[in-house]
Amino acid sequence: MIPEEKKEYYKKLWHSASHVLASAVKELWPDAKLGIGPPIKEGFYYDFDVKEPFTQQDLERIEKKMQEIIDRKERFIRKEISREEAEKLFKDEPYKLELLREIKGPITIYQNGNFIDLCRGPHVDNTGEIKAFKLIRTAGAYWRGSEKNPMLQRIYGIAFPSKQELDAYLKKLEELGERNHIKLGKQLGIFSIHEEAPGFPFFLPKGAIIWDEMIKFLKKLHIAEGYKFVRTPIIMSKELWVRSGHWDHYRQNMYFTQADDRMLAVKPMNCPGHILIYKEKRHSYKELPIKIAEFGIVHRLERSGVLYGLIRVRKFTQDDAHIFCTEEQLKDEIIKIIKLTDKIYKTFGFEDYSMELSTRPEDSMGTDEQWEHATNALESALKELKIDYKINEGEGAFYGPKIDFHIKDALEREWQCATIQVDFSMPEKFDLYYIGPDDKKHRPVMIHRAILGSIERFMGVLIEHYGGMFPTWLSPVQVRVMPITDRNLEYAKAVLEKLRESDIRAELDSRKETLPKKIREAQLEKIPYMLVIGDNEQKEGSVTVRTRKGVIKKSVKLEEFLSLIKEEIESRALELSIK
RNA sequence: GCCCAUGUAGUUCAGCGGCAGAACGCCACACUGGUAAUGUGGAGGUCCCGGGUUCGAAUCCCGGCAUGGGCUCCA
Repeated sequence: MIPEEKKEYYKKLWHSASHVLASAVKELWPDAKLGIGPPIKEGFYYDFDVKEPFTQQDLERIEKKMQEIIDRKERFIRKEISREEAEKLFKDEPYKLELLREIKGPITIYQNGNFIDLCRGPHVDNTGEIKAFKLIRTAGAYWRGSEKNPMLQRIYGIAFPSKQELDAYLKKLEELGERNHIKLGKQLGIFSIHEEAPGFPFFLPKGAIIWDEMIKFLKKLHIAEGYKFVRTPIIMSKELWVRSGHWDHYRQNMYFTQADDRMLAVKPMNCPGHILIYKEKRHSYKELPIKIAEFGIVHRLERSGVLYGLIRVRKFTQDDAHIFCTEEQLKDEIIKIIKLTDKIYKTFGFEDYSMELSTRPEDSMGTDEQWEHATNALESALKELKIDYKINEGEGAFYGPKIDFHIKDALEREWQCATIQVDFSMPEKFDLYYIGPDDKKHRPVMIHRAILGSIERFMGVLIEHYGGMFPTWLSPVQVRVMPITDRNLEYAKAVLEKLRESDIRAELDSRKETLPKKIREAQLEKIPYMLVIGDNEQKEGSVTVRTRKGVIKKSVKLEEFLSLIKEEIESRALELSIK
């Protein structure tokens, strides 16, 4: 959205705008204590400790005051000062003093008008450079992100060097709202969320069709790669989770239940179940790698405040698999997973994704040596494929390091989906082994991997990515047949029958409504193809095709249309074949 | 979990102390129609739940639940 080469300037502009915001708030609420006010990916914010949260009216007042400061064209003046001076200067700003204590190098401040902030900079020359800005929203935010700290009031805003850019940005925001998966999901009858089941979305008939198509596609590719599909129970004994380490590290996110005086846990992950299957028999090195896959339903007790549509839920279905292999096979297996992921993402239309490598967190199990080994395997796979990646120190799972894939949707927002996690500790905890060529027991390595991550989340991302216009292979209704009058009904039914014989999801709109109305409704439902059937078509045994993009092709032979759409569905094409 | 906002017909929303409203959808009737809304009529409500203030509460106050925007965590 913001061009790469301009980013530096925008960062400066936004940072400056956040100072203007703070100046305005300080003028209006002299008692407000300042938190921090950085530029972010899009825009800026500033945190304030105030007695009352800001209201919408407050925002308008602040905007007016900011405009005054901008009109004054106040210069941003940088100064380097001593620690003593700084402590004196910020003696009434407890949060600034806290920051000050952590600064090692030289202390710099920026001043515009009477407002002074502890700041590394850089800034634009003067406040007048902010030609257009808007305060977007307020939110509560903990000081330094920790709920142990007091909650401050955050104001988010955006600024641009021209009014046009601001308008374009606001328009984009509006568009984004139109593509919101919750809104579209409801409009299109894909899923629903009920008060009675917070965090547990319902999939409606149309959503279920999309779901099944996704699964069918994934299954086919996985089977070709040697994965074996299983189904494991959702509830298993507590002891299993104690042994796996989830009890120690993940208990606060798990659901528990009880039966026969025994404590049971609802699985938050599928690995222990798959491990039990692995352990059912002895394995030879010749069998490895063993790939156990499952569309596994997991429940995680997420905190109520974080739930969001399909993106963040309490029950979700992972396209999960566990690969049991030797250390030597590790790198190749990781490479295969990366390639499979790439293929799947491209089919769904995600060309652009980034990868991140996460290393050992504080709350973790296993030895330093195991962690190093596992991390190296992931890193060398990435290097061999010449993939750029970012390192997230300390962000790994408690049982091992991981690679995460972040896909970008049509609106350039990033979502974490695939994950590949190497695990040396679980095989040890469960005493897994295989018999090597030396006729001795050896410890296998385990890879946890998911490609869509959560089917629910991925479907949410897909809805937004496509803006509700699913490619034909995923569309719940692929064709709607629309007779113009009752005279054409019989022929329309014959067309419908033909389509259905070819397993095309077709519907007949035989209502006594006008054609424009039928078309309008099919458009709103984003049905890829509409077949208009009138006297002309009936006479020549053809159909008139209208696509949801508004392209009209008259008198197409039914057979021709059939072969086009069949090929389109078969190849899982992203674009409609009639353009 | 915490801060803020929101919760009214199937849907989108207006009303904000004094008779429960609109549009779309739904049902009925008429219209047999050519590429984004044919016309007329009708039915449809626990105003999220519980308590309080008031002669009177959808509206004001308190508590709860849910959803959304954030904080934190993560798929």
